[in-house]
Amino acid sequence: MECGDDGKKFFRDREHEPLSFKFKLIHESFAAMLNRHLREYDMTFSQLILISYLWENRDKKVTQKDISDALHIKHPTTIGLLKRLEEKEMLSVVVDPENRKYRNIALTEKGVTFIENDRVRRRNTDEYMVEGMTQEEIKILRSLLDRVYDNMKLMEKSDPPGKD
Amino acid sequence: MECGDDGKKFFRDREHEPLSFKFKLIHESFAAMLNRHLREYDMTFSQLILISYLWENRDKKVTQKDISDALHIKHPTTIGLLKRLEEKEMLSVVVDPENRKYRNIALTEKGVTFIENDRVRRRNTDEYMVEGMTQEEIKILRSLLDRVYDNMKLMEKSDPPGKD
DNA sequence: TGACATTATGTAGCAAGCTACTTATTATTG
DNA sequence: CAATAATAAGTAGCTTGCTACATAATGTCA
Repeated sequence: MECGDDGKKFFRDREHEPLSFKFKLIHESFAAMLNRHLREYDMTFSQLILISYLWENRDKKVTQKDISDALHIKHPTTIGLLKRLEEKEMLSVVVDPENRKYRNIALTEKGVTFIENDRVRRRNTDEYMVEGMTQEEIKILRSLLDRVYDNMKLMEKSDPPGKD
Repeated sequence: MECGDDGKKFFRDREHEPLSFKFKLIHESFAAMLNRHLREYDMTFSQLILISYLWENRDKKVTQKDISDALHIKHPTTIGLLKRLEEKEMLSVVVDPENRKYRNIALTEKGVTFIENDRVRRRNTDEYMVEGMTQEEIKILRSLLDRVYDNMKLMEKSDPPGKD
């Protein structure tokens, strides 16, 4: 089973599987799993992240740019997410009267209710990733992931590799 | 800096950042970096993975379904990738004369040349993720990632969480 | 203060992922 | 062997990411 026992394998074994491919598989299967779960609420992984951010900052003014920065997505992506969430009445987008170049984004009642009901489930879902690991192992995983991400951020500022 | 010093943070700190969000950031920033690099060759991360698979199996017949299974993508996604790669003449898609319900996918000369030139660079690119880590740490990271992925695969077969 | 720069938001169009449905071909079986 | 089941591939249309370009509003400074 698994990539075919007919000899058509991608890599000889897991040792040779590129890390970038592993990360792709993990991210995409997690997102698929969560999206399958959220489907009955007509929501998605990315939409949940966005309204979670709004909930965390419900006592502050939040603009589109704040969202793009916090979620590490570009502004047209943000606009698309907001459009669909606004249609579903999970949030409201209003021009800031004090400075009309800003839009103030806030959760509606419906949005608050949804996120508050979902918070526990969300945490549990995340915990499925590290099922069977000790607290120590989880700590190590987190710290290694942070180091990988720091390396990625360094790359953004420097030249792409293989330029020699 | 970073998510704004104005108090509009997503999470208090990295300890509280959900693992699923960390994985999303890592995967997407890696893909963005590699895509930026591949742009001058008019290629993408996903396209590179596909032709790498073809190269690994260049001595065997490969169908669309083989690709979908190995890359863990659904067949409409495969069709889209193949269409764009065929337009660029990196590969050929031909009906299998022995069984016309199959398509045999093979690299063209151009595709082989590209992947062979890119293999070293690709490995280097992957290594940027673990820059500054010892061999031992990399081994631990790989093993933890495999365990996370195994947990994801288990989830596919069981019910979504939070159903109690 | 008027021209220009900066910043925030908006639009168009593409890639890559998905589901749901369709079509084509082969395999099975009564 | 004809009907049906199973499998492979194709199409339509959606979300979420992106870049490139456009517009709107505010800031700045000569």
